[in-house]
Amino acid sequence: MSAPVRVRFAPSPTGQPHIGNVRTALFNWLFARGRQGKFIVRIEDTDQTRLVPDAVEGILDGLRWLDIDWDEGPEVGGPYGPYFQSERLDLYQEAARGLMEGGHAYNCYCSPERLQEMRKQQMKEQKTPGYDRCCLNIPAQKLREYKDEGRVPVVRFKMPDPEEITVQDIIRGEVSWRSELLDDFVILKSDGFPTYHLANVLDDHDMEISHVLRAEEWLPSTPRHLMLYRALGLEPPLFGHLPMILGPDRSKLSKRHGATSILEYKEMGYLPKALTNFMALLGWSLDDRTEIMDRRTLVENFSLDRVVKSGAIFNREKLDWMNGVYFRNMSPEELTERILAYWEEFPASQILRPLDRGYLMRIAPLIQERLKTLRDASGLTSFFFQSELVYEPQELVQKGMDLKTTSAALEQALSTIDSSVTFDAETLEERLRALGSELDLSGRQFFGLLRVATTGSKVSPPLFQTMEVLGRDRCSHRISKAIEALAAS
RNA sequence: GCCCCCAUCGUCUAGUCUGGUUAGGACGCCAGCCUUUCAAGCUGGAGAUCAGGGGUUCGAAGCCCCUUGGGGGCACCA
Repeated sequence: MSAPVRVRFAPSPTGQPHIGNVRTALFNWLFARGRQGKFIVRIEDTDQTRLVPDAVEGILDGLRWLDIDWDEGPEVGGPYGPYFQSERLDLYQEAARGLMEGGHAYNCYCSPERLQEMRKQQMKEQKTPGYDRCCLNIPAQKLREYKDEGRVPVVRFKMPDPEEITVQDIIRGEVSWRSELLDDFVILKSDGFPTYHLANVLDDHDMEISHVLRAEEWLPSTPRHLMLYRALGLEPPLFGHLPMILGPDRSKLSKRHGATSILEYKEMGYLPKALTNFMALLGWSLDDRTEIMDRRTLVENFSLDRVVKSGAIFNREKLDWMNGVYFRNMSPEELTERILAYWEEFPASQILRPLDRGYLMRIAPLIQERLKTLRDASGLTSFFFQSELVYEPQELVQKGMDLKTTSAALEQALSTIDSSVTFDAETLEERLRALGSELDLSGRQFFGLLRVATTGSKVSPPLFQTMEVLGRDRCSHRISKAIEALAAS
């Protein structure tokens, strides 16, 4: 009988979350959902100097967009709150006091300048930088001086005597460190706020977190956390260090790798389902072939023993492909709604407003298998919304044709279109094909010409369906204009 | 500099625990088919001496050792 699964995503509101952060959240979420566990969001806002306004909102919006819901945390609350560390300061201060009383921590009055100088010196001597325990035993006299000067101390954790510290990492197996290589790190800052180490350890315990699943960059701080748990007399949770998401140069993902905020992926036109499917595959796999998976499949099959150890480069081209797969698997209705919602949020200048759902409903199927991102939709459909096209005469004239034959073909097509009783793709194809062979033009020539005349471009959705959606009047008008453009050239 | 982690096609990965088919799949790339364009789809192809070197073994991508390479960490940041 094991304890219930309780995992958390603990972002720091110092900016917008990127793919790496969110992938960590996703793995935690998948793990919780697959094991009837709880997924908790905790905001680690202990650095007052780096707080970014609206960062919390951005983080939560990102999670919401991807349908990663949390059982406890901001907005929803929960029995282990508050879920903002800035609202739990007394807990940390009390714990720090307890550690000091138990001889596991001490006050340090060293100035930032001295510490910096010390590190500089250590680096120069090619030694591992670390606190020199200058304040471990401060003489009473000195202590009085510090207090008279009004100096405010930090609290440092006192590393115990040399020993081997070992963690059984769920993903990496056994990892050990020598404690003497770790220094007396700060647990409580002079502003009364805890550092990450203290707050994280205390909260994970208080919130009864069962598994700490975090990025590999935290692996080196795990021995410190283990030491803290022991000094505090607390049972540590299980740890699993997830592989990192790397930039194209294989280094840690950062601002300089370009578009990193998760909400930018929304703006770039990716579908949340496609993006989560893709992220799930960054460091995890179901088997040797399954790639397209819905939420349920992901939740039911996700397991930590299939998470790889090595970092993964984020590959946009494959995401584009996968996004396209999701478009193709959609119903035309859903596709229409998606495009509509996207244009609503990110208006495109080429698209006529107000948006007409019925019209778009007829257009959407024509671009469905051509779409990679929602952002592409406006470029692919703009000619449906423009009232007048601009023609390049040389684009109208097809290979093996000239101005005269082009004009003549357009005249003929115009009368065919105008005289056609019905105006649907099937009829149009039948009649225009007949006309094409009558004019002794290849499909490439004749339909290419009509395509440019009706859509203004050499590339478009299938011609006859496109014409049907455009309607007789518009097609007729556009072809006349094309004839005029030819005449004027 | 010190500590830790990692290492299979360009990229994401399967296979490693429990040595034994031409090392499998996907993206991308190339070619062909389909075709009114672009896509999509279908078929085929190129692409990994499993980082390198030593062992162990009848047999090593897999087990052991060494080396190299890459990454992460060493703050009153998380």
